Formats: sequence, structure tokens, C-alpha cells
Amino acid sequence: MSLSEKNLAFVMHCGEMGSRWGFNRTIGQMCGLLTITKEPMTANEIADTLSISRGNVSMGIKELQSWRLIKVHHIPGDRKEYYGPAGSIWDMANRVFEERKKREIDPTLSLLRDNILEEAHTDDERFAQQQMQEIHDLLETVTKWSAELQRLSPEQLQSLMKL
Amino acid sequence: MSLSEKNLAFVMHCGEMGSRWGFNRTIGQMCGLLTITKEPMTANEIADTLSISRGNVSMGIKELQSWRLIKVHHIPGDRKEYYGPAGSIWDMANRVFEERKKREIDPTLSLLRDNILEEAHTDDERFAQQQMQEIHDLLETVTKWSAELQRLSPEQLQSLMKL
DNA sequence: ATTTAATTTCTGAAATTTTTGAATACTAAA
DNA sequence: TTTAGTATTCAAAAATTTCAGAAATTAAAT
Repeated sequence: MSLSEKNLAFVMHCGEMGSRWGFNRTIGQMCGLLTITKEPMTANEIADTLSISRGNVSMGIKELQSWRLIKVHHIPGDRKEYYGPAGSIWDMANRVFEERKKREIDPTLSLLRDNILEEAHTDDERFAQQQMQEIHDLLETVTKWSAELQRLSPEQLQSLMKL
Repeated sequence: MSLSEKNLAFVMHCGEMGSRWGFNRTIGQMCGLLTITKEPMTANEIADTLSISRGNVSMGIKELQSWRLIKVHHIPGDRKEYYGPAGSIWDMANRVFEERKKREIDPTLSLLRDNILEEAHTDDERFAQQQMQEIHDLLETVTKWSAELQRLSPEQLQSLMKL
């Protein structure tokens, strides 16, 4: 229910980084908190620990679920829901990565594809189209690479690294 | 000075994606615009083309320079500054990647390092520390990998991919 | 030195995002 | 059914971010 100084520091850091990682402060804090807490927590415990409103926690949970970063646990005879991380650190990092790709890359890739299909009429359009083609190719390569790396375990990754 | 419909669509898209890519709408638009425009542009041209204030452009330029995404050109006998992309698409993608790593990963890595060095006193702290260790190791691996990949050219990347 | 052209900084207004807390909905047990 | 415990929604408030335009600054030209 209350965090040690060090753990609090970590959770607050997650909050500060939250927006950079693709969510907001509260959600960053929640994610950090659930990750370093051994036992799953109830929404009220989360709200108390972080001193935020119950409603905010509810929205944060929904968001973290849409990222597939947390999962619900139930305790027999207790109708509260308990939330904990959805998998290993590696799993969670992959989820964040995947979700961000979906938001940050896929829409651009699709716009670029459409644009490249059309015929360029002016000189300006021809130059622009070349650039877009390059961006497109780069994003495709990166996309394929990351999909490939995600398939591997961290250990395999470590060893492959030695090449 | 004025964009074709298709090029405008691309630039506006860059604006919409801007905040997801780490900057804001205006800066996203500016970056997209300069990338698909053959000739370097003056700040006033940028402002006119995007219908934004001159002051805003000035701030955007500063920001894009801090990301090392644009560079200044000069034309003899003309005291205006002309702005264009700082390198190839690959270069620019690397810069964005690097800069984001600096903002999104490095601070966390440093916090984790500090935390891991200290002795854990309670059970909660011990569990938290284990998790932090895992996050730390993962981030380090990812960091090393991306540094490695940046060293390669896109072509080398393509061929290495076939493994 | 003064004028002129250009860039940068700054301030408050506008827009956007986040957060709260009260109202509402849901659900399992009595 | 009803009730009590719990979760969710949503409108309004608070906080934050973005932006235009004015003022300040810098630098070149005369």
C-alpha cells in the first residue's frame, strides 16, 4: 500500500517518462507500479498508492489493457479485480514496441504506399515521390527487422549479437 | 511556395504524426515539408506554405536543429538563411532514433543502474530490484543492437536480413 | 552611425490533454 | 428482487502544450 523510497522513485520516473513512452503520466506510473509489485493490486490500492482518483485508475486500466500490458486476477470469494503485469519484462517490451509501431509507423506506411502508386505530374512531385519511396523502403525494412527480432528470445538475441 | 495536393497531404500527415514521433504538429509539418522539397527554403517561405507564424517557424527550426535534422544553406549575396534536410533519409531516421533513445531510454537506464547498485532491504524491494534488473538488461541489449544496426548501411541491412 | 532586413524571444490566448469526482452501471450474494 | 460492493462513464475543472504576433535582438548594408 505504500512504497519504499527507492520503489517510489522508480514509479515516479515511469510517470515522468510516460508521455515519451506513448502514454501519459498516470498510466506510466501505474505500469511501473504493477511491474515492480509482487502481488496483483486492486484499483483502490493503486489509487491510494499513487494518490490519484479512482476514476483515473479505471481509465488507466482500460488503456493498459488495450496495450495488453496488464491482466486481471481473481481471488475466490472476493469480487474485487486484481491487476498484475501481463507477462515477462520481455513480453511487455514487445507489446509496447508492437503497439507503438502500429501507431507511429503503420499509418505513415499506408499513406506512402498510396502516394507512390500514383503518377507524379510535376518536377516537384517527382522529387517528393522519390523521397517518399525512400522513406517507405526504410520503414519496411525496419518493420521486417523488428518483427524478426521479436520472434527471438533475449538469450538468442545475446548470442546472435556476437556475429 | 504552394504544394501540390499530394505533397500537401504528406506534409499534413507528418503534422498529425508529429507528436507521436517526438515533436509537435508544426515541427512535424516543417520536417516533412523540407524533406520533400528539392530546394532549401527560407523561414518565411515555410511560414507561408504552412500558414503558421514566423515566430513559430523560428522555434521549430531551433528544435529541428537540436535533433540535427536540418541544416542551413547560404546563397552568396543573399542574407536570408535557407533550410534543407541534414542528410539522406537514412541519416535522418538515424538521428530521430538516436535522439529518441537519448530521451526515452538513457534516463531510465541511469536510474535503474543507480537503483540496482544499492542493497535491497525488504522483500518488496528485493522483488522490485529483480524486475528492474531485467528491465535494465533488456534495455542494454536493445541499445547495443540498435547501435550495431546504425553502423550498417540500408543495403547491408537488407542482405544481412536473409540470415 | 543609421537604416534596413532578418531572426529570435517572449507573453498571453487558444487548444489540447489530463484529472477529478459525482452519477451511473454492473454483478454477485442475501 | 433488493442490496452492497465494485467498476465505469462522463462533464467539468485543472494542467499542460502550442501558437500568433509584438517586441527585442542581431547583423548586414549604406
